[in-house]
Amino acid sequence: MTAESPKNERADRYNAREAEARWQKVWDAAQIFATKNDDPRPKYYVLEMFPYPSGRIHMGHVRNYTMGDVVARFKRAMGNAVLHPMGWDAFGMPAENAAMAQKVHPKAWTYSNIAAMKKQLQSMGLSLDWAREVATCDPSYYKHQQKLFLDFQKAGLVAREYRKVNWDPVDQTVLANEQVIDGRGWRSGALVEQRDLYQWVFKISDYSQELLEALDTLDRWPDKVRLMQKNWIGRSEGLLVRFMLDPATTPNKESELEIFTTRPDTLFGAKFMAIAPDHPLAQAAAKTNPKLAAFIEECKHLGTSQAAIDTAEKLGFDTGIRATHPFDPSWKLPVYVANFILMDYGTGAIFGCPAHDQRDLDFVNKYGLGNTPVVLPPNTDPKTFVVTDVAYDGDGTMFNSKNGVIDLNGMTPQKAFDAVANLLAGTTRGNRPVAQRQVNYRLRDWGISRQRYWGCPIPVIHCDKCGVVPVPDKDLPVKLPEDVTFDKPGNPLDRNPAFTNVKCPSCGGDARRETDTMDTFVDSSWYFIRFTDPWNEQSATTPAIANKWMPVDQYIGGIEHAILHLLYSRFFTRGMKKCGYVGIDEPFAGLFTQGMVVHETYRTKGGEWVEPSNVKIEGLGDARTATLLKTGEPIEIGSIEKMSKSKKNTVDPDDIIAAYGADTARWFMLSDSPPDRDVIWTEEGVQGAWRFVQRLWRLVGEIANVSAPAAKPATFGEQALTVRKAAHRALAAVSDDIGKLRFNRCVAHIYECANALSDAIGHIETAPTPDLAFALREAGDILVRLFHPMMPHLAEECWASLGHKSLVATEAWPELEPALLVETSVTLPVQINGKKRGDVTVPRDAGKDEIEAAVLALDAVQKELAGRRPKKIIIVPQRIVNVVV
RNA sequence: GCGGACGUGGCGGAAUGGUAGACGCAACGGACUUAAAAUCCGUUGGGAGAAAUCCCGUCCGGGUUCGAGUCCCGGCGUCCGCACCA
Repeated sequence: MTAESPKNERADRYNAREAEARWQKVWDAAQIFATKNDDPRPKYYVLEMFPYPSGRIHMGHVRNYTMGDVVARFKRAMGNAVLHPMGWDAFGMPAENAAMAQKVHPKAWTYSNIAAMKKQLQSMGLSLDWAREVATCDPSYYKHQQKLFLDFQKAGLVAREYRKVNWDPVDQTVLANEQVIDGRGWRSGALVEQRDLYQWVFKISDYSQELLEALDTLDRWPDKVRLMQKNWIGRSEGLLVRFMLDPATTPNKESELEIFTTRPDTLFGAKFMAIAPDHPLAQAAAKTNPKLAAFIEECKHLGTSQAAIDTAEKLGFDTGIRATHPFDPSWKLPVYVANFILMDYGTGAIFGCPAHDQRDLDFVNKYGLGNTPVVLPPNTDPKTFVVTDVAYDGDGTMFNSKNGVIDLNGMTPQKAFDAVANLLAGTTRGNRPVAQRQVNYRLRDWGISRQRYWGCPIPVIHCDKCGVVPVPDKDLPVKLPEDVTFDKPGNPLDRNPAFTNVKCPSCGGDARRETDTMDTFVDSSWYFIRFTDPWNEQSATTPAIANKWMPVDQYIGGIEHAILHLLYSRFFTRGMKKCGYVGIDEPFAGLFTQGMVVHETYRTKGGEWVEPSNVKIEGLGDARTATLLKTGEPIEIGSIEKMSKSKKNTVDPDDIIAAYGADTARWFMLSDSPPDRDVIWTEEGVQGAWRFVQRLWRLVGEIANVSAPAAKPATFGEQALTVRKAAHRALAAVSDDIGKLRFNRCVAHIYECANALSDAIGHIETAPTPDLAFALREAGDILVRLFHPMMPHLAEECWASLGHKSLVATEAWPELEPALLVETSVTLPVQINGKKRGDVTVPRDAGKDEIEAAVLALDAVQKELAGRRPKKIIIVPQRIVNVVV
């Protein structure tokens, strides 16, 4: 497991380190990856999710950017004007944490990280247009974001709400619902508390239905991501129903309780009502009922404890209030406060039908309220059907559902839903219908206020006289002050009078500047549009140019952004369209989510994690043992996990590039594992990739030594034809698979091609015949262009050694001779009753009669038939023959 | 709990319903070398056989089909997402 340095220096080997630096300089000098906005060729926009400048790139970046680079280089060779930019998602908490820990200013920290990481990315040989580089923390970027905020505000997409928010006590900031994972902050891991604060929000929920429907148009997105977004938006259709309350039992003047239900068909099975602990009716009832007040207080605590949520016992408290059933004035239902009812979904109140809802059933079983089934499962006897511990939520036929007001018996639940909805919608009480149909979404508005320094300032001013006043355009950007301190928790902007004390733009009086900054997900919700014209100082975009390049044709990044970043970006693009910045709704036409880079973990008997470079592995399979390199102390080999600093199972891209070169790292990243699955990083695998780099170099060297006729020979001999077929077969296969991002198969095809060429050269006794020489040179030219997207430096070196004066990076993709893929004869496997018993070789276009004759002539078939006639012969042309006897 | 994906050699993985295991890694045997590394040649799913060849084999049990790793039904297992959503 020691990273033995390959001997790059030997003269007979390809010196990756030297060659890679050299070609990177050549590319840079020739400016071949700079993209012009007036390029007339068909556009192709390929983008990888831009990195957070943490300081160093990791293997996940290497994998992500290698994939994007393969696509970019391939599309360039295919004749597209390719836009392939890179930038920095540069605002965020780590910069402030570093400021606190290391006494370095977030700006200095961020920019030095950017410089370091840029150098690392450049060492990978990525074909990026660095002239378009943006950093979201730069005023030249966030100036436009502030203008976008104000434009969104004018367009009604921004609101300021007094909101119950998720407060991260460690990071001292508000988190969006999406940023709370299992009750903990997504970054700090701290238990999240509930607090009430004024929050700026983007009204993403205005687009719930549109964001949901448009998912169907994203046919080049993974189904998985579309489904995750669909579930996140969480549409449900139901009925809002107003229940009358028994006046004698209500604590205040409330005469009604409005509930939301998706199952009005089960109203005859109702046994109770339940309201959220923070429902106004519950609050009112608690005023005169100390026990209820205590219960409500208890619910609040339960909500924040992770363990309590997991065990999730359904608890309730009878308020004493009674509600009247809408179908029967004499039917009274008890109203409970229940800990499993959420105030922010529906109306914060439900009716409970225990027979057909598991939660409700658990609840009545605890409080002895009983249940009445009203949906009869198919093929079930109504006399014997009972519900005890398991609620029935399937389809069936309505029963037990009839009185003088309505008769649902015999209907399907769907029909019953409509019957109930129609009846109650047509019944009025106090000039309003008793019920109305309603669609609910799980998706909440996007709270963007963050009490942090290192973010984009929200460009508004608070004036006692004029209220909230937008910063005038001429005063943009609202720049972050640089003289800030991080010696105390909380937002440094709050204690910066030079920043906060301003004059009201409206009345000129003393006013206070907003100190909240924007969630960094705002920064990344439009950077892909900014890349189209990052030079525009006046506006976030130049619409004609944005419309030329957008949408992104291929977006590549991690699955962890399946909901947050991608949903916000879809919303933001719609907002920008509404404000006239772009003409499209969907920012990403094609999406690919790549797998993680994982590695075995190692730890001492004492439980301490050990870095792979310190471990020596011996043996095979289950018998593998590991010891500490220095001391020989035994090490436990742990599970394979995502590379992470905490488990010390990381491999530094810099070390790999220094030892083997970028091409080896790139090739290994693309080999073996399908790109959407995890790839296991192994030292053996990297060495295998490095050996192949050397092998290609030797192979091309041998081909370069072949002197071939300038003109294409009129005919090719068998050997030459074999070589040509191998090259063109690989060409066809790689072209197809690269377009589908199946890089692991591309790698296999390139191996096959190289194997075939090595084989052909190995069989040459003295000098190749002219036709073979020509075929080898042709195949060499094809092979080099085929692996160029994956290993661009090696490809340049090989291309030059083959005598070409051009750069392979600017060469067109090889042209396929389809005739070479067509075989003149085919060998068909012959099965008898589905088992292979031989094969026949027939002309490619042989008719069924001809094939049948050849098959029947086979010894194996003759023997099996023993004179009988076959029952049936199935002939699939150019595929297989099956004889049924 | 709900939703989804997946299950193939020692390992990563190939395989429009049509010869299962392409390609790579690892391993083993050989050549070259004083030796090693590198390189090259060969073997490599299991079993029987001297060989030709045959039998078994894609998590388990059924089914559809001339033919199933692939499609359908029922299990088991792994992974991912969501989770008191009414």
